[in-house]
Amino acid sequence: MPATYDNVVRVSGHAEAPRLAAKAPRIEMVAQLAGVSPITVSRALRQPEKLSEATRRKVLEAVERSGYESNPHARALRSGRSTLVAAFVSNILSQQFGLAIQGLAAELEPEGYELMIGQTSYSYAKEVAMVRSLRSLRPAAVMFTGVIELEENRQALRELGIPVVETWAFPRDPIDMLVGFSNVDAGAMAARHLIEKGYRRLTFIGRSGGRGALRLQGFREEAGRSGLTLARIVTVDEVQSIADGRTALTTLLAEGGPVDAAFCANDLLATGAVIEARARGLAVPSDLAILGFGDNDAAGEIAPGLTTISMDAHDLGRRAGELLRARLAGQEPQHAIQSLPLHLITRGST
Amino acid sequence: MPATYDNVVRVSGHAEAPRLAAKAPRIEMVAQLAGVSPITVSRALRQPEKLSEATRRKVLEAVERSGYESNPHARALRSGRSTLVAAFVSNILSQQFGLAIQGLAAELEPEGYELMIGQTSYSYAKEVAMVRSLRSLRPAAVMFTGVIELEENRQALRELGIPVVETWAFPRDPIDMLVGFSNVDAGAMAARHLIEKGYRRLTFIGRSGGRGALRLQGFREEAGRSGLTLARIVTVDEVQSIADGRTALTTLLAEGGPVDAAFCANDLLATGAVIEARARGLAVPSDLAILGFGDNDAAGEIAPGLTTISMDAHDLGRRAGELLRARLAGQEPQHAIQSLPLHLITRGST
DNA sequence: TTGTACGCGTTATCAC
DNA sequence: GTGATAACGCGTACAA
Repeated sequence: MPATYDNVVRVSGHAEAPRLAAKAPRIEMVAQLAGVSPITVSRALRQPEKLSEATRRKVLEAVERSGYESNPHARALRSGRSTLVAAFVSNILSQQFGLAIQGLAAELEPEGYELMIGQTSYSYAKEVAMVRSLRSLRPAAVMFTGVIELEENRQALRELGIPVVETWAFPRDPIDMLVGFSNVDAGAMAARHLIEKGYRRLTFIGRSGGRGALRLQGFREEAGRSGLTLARIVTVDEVQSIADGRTALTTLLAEGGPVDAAFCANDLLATGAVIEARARGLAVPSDLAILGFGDNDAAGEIAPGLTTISMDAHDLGRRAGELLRARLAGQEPQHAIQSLPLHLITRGST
Repeated sequence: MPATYDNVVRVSGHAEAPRLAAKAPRIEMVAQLAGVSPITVSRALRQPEKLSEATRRKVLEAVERSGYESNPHARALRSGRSTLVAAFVSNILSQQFGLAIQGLAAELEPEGYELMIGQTSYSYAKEVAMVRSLRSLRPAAVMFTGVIELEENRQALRELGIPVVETWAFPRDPIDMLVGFSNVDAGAMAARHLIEKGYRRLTFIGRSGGRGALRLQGFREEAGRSGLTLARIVTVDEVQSIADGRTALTTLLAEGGPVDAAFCANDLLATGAVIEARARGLAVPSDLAILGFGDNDAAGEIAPGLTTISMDAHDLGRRAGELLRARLAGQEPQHAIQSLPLHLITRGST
């Protein structure tokens, strides 16, 4: 059956609608309109404080009237600085990363920066390719939802000479700026909570490398401080969906042996684990307690509600944007290394 | 308590790691290395067929040796073409849009295009601002997860003279290329399913404009063909989370009057509705049937599983990428207007 | 405070 | 098939 056409509503006469000339106006035309030289127009936009009040107003009005926007390529070529900010996420589908990008965009877009987004898919090879492309793209700044592990990439990023913000972890030696949190602390917080609640046979479900490994480390160490050894560890590859959490719990249970509680390195895994546990007739938390990380949208909605460790991802992105903005404005931010607090959100699953 | 440092593992010696010079080499240096003029280097990279075999090999070897990558800003300034592809999504947090972007990236990144992502937040004002910025950014192509409604923006996009793909609807008059599906058909499919199942007092929950209105139209028309009038319509503003679905169902129930089934314009709403219904002690589907759209990750995992209308968003993005690639390679794609099939996925909620 | 002259790195155009 | 020249649109450096 052929598709029915959608009669999409066409709207016209929007207040802010552009009346765009076929060709974008150039600085020269605006200058003529305002009766000044091109460089004065440039200054009105970049260094308005250097112009007299009268000139500035005259020029800005001409800019408004003509709908002028400077050509970012010409600007980048001449000044060596572009308005492109590159953001790299491990997985564009992650809700947490999405929130961080929204926070970043909220800070940077009003300043006239454009956001370029790349997905590294947790792959070194992709990370290498992207860092390489940065050299010729010459973005104004770079943000990663994560930290760079490859030494060569760290070096390459330093040599770019542009502001770099890493996030989502709290390493001793960030490349440049950092808005992170301690994954080791997150793991410890998880262990402490479960132990306080009386659980003793603890397990961990998460990726084997990167932040998963750090959360496991904190989890294991804190358990050790109470004289406990982890009952079991289930490692997973890339986590894309709730289904991966169901699979992971199946693996955990298939391995046999008694288990009280599972700390899942993210809420997608934890949500899947809760759903799978209940589907198998296990009571959560009395048969198996489940603790997540990240406070996803769905975490509070399932039954029982997922106890999880939360971090404000939107705020993380916003702060990263603040740091970049300051640097790009030529200031040195006061707190170039920040760690965000983690919060335990207690719901029914533990 | 101060944050504990994460001892992030540092990796070096990665096979593909870049050995980058501090300053990017320019075309002039490569030309000297190869003993040719700069324009010959340019041709070796852009129109290799115009050079003799020997010259081409000589130049490409020099490119390799120096690690040269052309400056995209200079290239864009001079040629009017960039390697940036702009993609606009209504909401970056949407799983469906994320999948489409992944599909698009999978097609375009291997070809050397960079993806720039903007979020319009369902706002005309933002759409206007973004379209305006495109004029000077001169992207190679543009993709929207949606169709452009503002006549002025449609005109502006046409005048850019670059390939444009619209998606997610099936209008009669796309700006340029289209990989869409019929939202009217989706609504009709929903009504047909619910009516076949025996439900008679049908309601709709969704946004009042755009695709929501189209799905409502199809839903209402198909109900009308069975002599049914919709029992109620609940309109919502921007949908960000499952919680919005819970709120919407609360509104629906508060308005009183008997209701058999609700068609929610997306799965976030539908998932929230199922959860809220059950929280209120309603049996799904016997007290209230709920049908969604989009087949989100969580849709199959809640209890009862959500019956929903699915469309392959990753495939949509991939096809959009294919169309753009063809156009950018100077070919005219055979199927510049495509509609994707919709599938009813029957689970327990209806 | 404003203007003039020039160059950023590349490619279009035309000549050989 | 290859090269010389100029130009893309802007902002730096310096002059007035």
